[in-house]
Amino acid sequence: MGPDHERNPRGSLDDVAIEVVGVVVAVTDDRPRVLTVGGAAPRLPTGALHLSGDVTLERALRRMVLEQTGLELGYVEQLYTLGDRDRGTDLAVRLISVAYLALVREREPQGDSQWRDLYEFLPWEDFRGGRPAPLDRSVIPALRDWVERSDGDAADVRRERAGIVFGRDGSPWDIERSLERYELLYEMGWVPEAGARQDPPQRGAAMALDHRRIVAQALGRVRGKLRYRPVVFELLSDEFTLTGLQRVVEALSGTRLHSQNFRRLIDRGGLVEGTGRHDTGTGGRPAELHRFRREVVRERPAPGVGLPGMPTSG
Amino acid sequence: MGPDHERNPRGSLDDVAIEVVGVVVAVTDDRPRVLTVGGAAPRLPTGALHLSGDVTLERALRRMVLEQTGLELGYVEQLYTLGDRDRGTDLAVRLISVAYLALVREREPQGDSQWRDLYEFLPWEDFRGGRPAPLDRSVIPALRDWVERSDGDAADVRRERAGIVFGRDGSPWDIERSLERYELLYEMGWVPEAGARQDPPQRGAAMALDHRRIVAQALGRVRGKLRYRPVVFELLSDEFTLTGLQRVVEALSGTRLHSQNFRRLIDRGGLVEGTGRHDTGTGGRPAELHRFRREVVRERPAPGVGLPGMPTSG
DNA sequence: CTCCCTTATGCTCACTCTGAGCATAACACC
DNA sequence: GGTGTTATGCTCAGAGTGAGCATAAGGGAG
Repeated sequence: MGPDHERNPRGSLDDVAIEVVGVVVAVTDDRPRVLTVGGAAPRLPTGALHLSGDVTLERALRRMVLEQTGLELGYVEQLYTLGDRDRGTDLAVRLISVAYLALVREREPQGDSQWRDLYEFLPWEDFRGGRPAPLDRSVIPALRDWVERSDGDAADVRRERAGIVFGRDGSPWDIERSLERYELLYEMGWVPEAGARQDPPQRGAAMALDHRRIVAQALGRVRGKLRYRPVVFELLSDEFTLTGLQRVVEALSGTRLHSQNFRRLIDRGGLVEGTGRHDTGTGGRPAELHRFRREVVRERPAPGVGLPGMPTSG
Repeated sequence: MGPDHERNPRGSLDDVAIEVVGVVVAVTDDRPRVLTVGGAAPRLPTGALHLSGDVTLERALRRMVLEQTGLELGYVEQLYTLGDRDRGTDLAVRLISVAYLALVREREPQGDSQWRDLYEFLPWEDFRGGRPAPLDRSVIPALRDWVERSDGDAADVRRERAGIVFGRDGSPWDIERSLERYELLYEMGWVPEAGARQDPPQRGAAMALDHRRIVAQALGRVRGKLRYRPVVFELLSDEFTLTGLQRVVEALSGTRLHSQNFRRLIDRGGLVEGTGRHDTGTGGRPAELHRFRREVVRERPAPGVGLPGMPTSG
């Protein structure tokens, strides 16, 4: 702080850049989507903070996403700030990236940006169709290998960590630990971003820089938030069926839910109210359309859509 | 907010400074403490990021706190990044502050730093002795006044917000909303930092810049974290009595807990194990000493110390 | 027009978790 | 030995949860 702020204490770096990064999430057709820019190694929408023009960091993010993709963001929350020394493309500049999570209803983006299925990048996180194949076929063997690459106490530490994070050795799979999982895979050198020699589809699509790490963190944050704040409704249109709501929660949590219990939770919790109108396009009995009851925010301390625990994996 | 030239003679900002800020929390004698620097308007330990020397932001924080206070930090997590344009003392420089939360066992700090009771700064957050006096005597009347300063729809919006955040009109008091409460008080112009003309003790001790806001956010974060991660143990010595543990949770949550239910929760949750030894300095029956069971992290998905809901206030 | 398939929705049951309170245990001090 | 104090054990009612059976209400096939 102060007029001469610390500069160049050791001689090499003397410049710093601030950027904002957005993980913009939507859910359509029961699939969680993340907004990406560019094709080969997709990146998250990213842009420099305008030191004079952007009054706040959050507004910088909104401006940047609007400029790059044409989307106006609704719900936005700060996620994390990355500032490791050796990030970024220009190593002569210390790059500080302030990452945000945004939830929107899907709309067609402009320019070079597109929606991509979030689980393309983190395929081991999606348990909706049972245990994801990449997990058992690729991740677990790699973990075992990684554990065995060390010995003695080090091996125990690794085994324990792998167990906690990936739900092995009696630990349950914790859907909120998506960041810890990605970071472990990164440290193992298993993901292409960490220099893995191979890049098979089981390892998920790579992203530019550390953007996949940011997506993993965003996923964990959303999953946690679902439990105690009514954030799903940011992703839905004003009227929706309970099954539609359930599908969105399932898409984000990466799990299947018991529909009867889910609906009990939702309406006993006073989260929604029926409109009396129905959606007949269900393929079966028509589903009543509901809307979010905003009043719930002032009635209950932590109104979430409740996720059950996950059965401990084998 | 006026045009740029009113704030900056050069017309545009072209410099930026990155600093790290630490909310270092400990609990002693049943009181939550926060580490502060300086006397009159205390501030949080703060220091510039060394662009070359600090490999990561977190390490920058540890170095800075060590340099300024002599304390080595244990548990550290990133809290929030502040970057509004008009923060800081030098308006010609855009100041970006990356704030961290750290939990430590209390030790005597060095230099100009000292521990201060956290509730000195946020007295309305402490319900352990019943509803805090400043809340009913000072905050609530100010809220009412603020609501009545507007009319029509605006008044309804204000009333609703005040109700949700401060637990009125049927809303329960949510201990985790400490940041929202502080921000509302700030917007109302009620806290000295926002230019309130008076500075009576009911408004809590002021801090430099927006540091009190950061403390409020840290408090909310700790309170939330208690529920689902075993963070309290970072604040306790290796062995402790269950009552001691309870006092720490109470200090942070600002509530009183039912001791029998608390201990049931703790040991049914497998969070601790008895050592067989006892503390005889209780003034009554000796209390068994316990230690944290680290294994719990791999047994349960979200091992916290569980807080009950708070009775809705009048 | 029925039957059948599909999805939505209602309801029950066993079990766990929680809030609250009563009761007992084990020490210090007198 | 009595008394005050804190620690700890236990019970009970009620709310919340996981699982599964049963019914309702459409569309489409025969």
